[in-house]
Amino acid sequence: MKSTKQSAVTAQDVADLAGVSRAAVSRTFTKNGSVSTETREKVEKAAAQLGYQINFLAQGLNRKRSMLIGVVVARLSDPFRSQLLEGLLNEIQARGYQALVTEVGNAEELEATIRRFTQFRVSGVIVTSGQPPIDLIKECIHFNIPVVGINRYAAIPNVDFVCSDNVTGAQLAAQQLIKSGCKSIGWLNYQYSTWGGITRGEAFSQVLQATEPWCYQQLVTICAQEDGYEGGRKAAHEMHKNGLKVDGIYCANALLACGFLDGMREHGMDAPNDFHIIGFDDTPQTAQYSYRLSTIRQDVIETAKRALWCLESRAQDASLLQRLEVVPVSLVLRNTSPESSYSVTQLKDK
Amino acid sequence: MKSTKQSAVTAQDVADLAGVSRAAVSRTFTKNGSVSTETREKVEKAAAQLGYQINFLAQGLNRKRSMLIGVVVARLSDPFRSQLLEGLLNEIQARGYQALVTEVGNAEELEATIRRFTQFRVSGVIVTSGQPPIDLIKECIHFNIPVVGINRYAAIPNVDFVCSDNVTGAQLAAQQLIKSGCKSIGWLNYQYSTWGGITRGEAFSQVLQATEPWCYQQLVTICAQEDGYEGGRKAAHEMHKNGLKVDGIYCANALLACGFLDGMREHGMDAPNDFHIIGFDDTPQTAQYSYRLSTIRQDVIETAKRALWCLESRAQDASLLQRLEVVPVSLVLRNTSPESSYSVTQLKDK
DNA sequence: TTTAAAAATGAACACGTGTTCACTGTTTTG
DNA sequence: CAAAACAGTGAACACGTGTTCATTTTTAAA
Repeated sequence: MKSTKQSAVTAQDVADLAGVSRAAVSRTFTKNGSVSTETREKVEKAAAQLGYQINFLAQGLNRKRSMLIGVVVARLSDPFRSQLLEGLLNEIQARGYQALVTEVGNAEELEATIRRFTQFRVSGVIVTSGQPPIDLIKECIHFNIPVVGINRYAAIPNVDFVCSDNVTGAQLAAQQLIKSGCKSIGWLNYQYSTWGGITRGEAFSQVLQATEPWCYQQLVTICAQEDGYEGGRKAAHEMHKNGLKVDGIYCANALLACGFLDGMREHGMDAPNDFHIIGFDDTPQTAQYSYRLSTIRQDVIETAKRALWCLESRAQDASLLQRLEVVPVSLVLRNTSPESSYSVTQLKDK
Repeated sequence: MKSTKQSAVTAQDVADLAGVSRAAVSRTFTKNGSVSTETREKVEKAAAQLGYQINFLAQGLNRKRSMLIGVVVARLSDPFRSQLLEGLLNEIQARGYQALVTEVGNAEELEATIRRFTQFRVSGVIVTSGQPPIDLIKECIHFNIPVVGINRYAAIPNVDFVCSDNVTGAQLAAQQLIKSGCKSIGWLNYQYSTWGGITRGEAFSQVLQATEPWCYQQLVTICAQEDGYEGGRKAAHEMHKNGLKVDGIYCANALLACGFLDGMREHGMDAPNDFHIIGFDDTPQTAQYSYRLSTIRQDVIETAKRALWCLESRAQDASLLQRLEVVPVSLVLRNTSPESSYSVTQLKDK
């Protein structure tokens, strides 16, 4: 393990020590060429002795593709977002890639970001926030870089999308609220919401219209001024000020739901006694005792798996038709919209 | 904007179009060489016309250093961790670097991770989780890669550390609990805690011993079986089962505090009426209405700034002595340990 | 045993950039 | 005005790898 050499140990050093050509070293570490077991062993021994490791920059320069995958994120303070990132990191690393993570605020930032991704010759791009700008995408497919968007959709050829099953989610939520006897139902979203939030609202509205027309007639759509916990809380305050009442409410995401619930509590009303509430995402926070929020659960692990599957399959064949992967969701019943009214009573007695 | 060329546009293409040598192009895009304004303009015009962008892999290969900074994270489901990552990403991007993020579970994973970082010739490594293995660090300083650890410390030469002021935090917390009239004080941490958690506990203990010996005498140290919300909750259950009582408690992090508070609530006890509680971190969740937890606030932005300052200064001069940056903390008073008992009463009357 | 096929090997090239070095033309200095 | 200092330029090299292409060695078939 002598490391007297000033610079890094290169494949040539390994070749010299093993008494073979540098090409043999290269072939040993790539599944490409064919090497005799004898030389392979010699090379591996020499490499271990010198502590040789491939220079990924040189490798990427040669192959015109690095072992990097670019990930665009935003608002990591939202627990669901960081949960999703965690899932993506795991999948990326499990396949031997490295994640190039960029947080992005507005559209032009996203453009500069994707441009940097191409400069690193990434093997794929995952966009979890913002709409991939079409001209940038063209640049990506020019470099043969697969792109996948999560929880959004746009009719961009050669770009795959994977998103949760918002329609089934809406069905489950509507069904549950109706079954619980809710009469005046509300839908809570925020201004300038994401594609996912808007889609969930549309699906919820359509489901109600199709199955419970009288509920659909008086469906209350609440639009918070901002996203997140504070948005939900202020929406509740606003609603209370206007004297508006609902007894069942479905929310575009978990933070909005928690905020709305707390906002109502500030006015002395709580679920499930005064109203029922169902959120989206199912972050760890929604399961905590102070909330015990019923939610539509998104499967971040499955989402991450499918995203990487899209990237890998498209890396094989870039001419594939656009795919839209719909990830199943499930309804998690907790305190804010319990299984049945019986269990509520039991809980209150206890 | 003709892009009929199959491969990427290279500096040679720009040089050909501008009628200059490729060296001139290179000099135009690096602050290194000297170029006449005339040729610079010609080059920039040609570059814009062709949509030229530097190949970072080739650049990194040549400079033996890429525009990447490796970041080691763990347990992003902890809001404080993702908050810290968010701060780091912002600082990294603001300086023109890109973040190579890796989530890591155990020690040998961390080793493989740092090894991959060196393979990409990163400009720096930020470790927010786990103890940097010494032999790997040697490899880093051999490549002249600066390393900085966050919220931990070890006597490793050439490695800087930046962590929050746990001593002042302990003083503020102790002072506040004493001032509020707490008699039997507790300290909550979890088994196999981080360096930060342990240090906070030691500091709290020492502060009590120095300033309030009678409180130190009966200081109750609670050790949860696991980290996070569930750890804190179960610790509260356990404490209740054992008939143990405290009226003031200081917690190693925010999730433990929230969990403990909820665990106590499950037994009908709540802050600030039955006990006072002060957490650590000050994540968004602790500010929410259902918790309104008083906490010692960590300044993630300042932490991130100093971490990158350490990296950049050590990149300039690798022989600098080891530095330990202590980031100021502050006490945020909320409901679970209010300003004064008067305000509590007011709040209860209201 | 002879011949054809297959496997293994090393030399050479390509990837795209930064930087040194020698050289030319221009400006400043004494 | 001569000499010296200086900004600008292009040719050439280095960075470390993957891969092609002849060439040699080994194996399989006849």
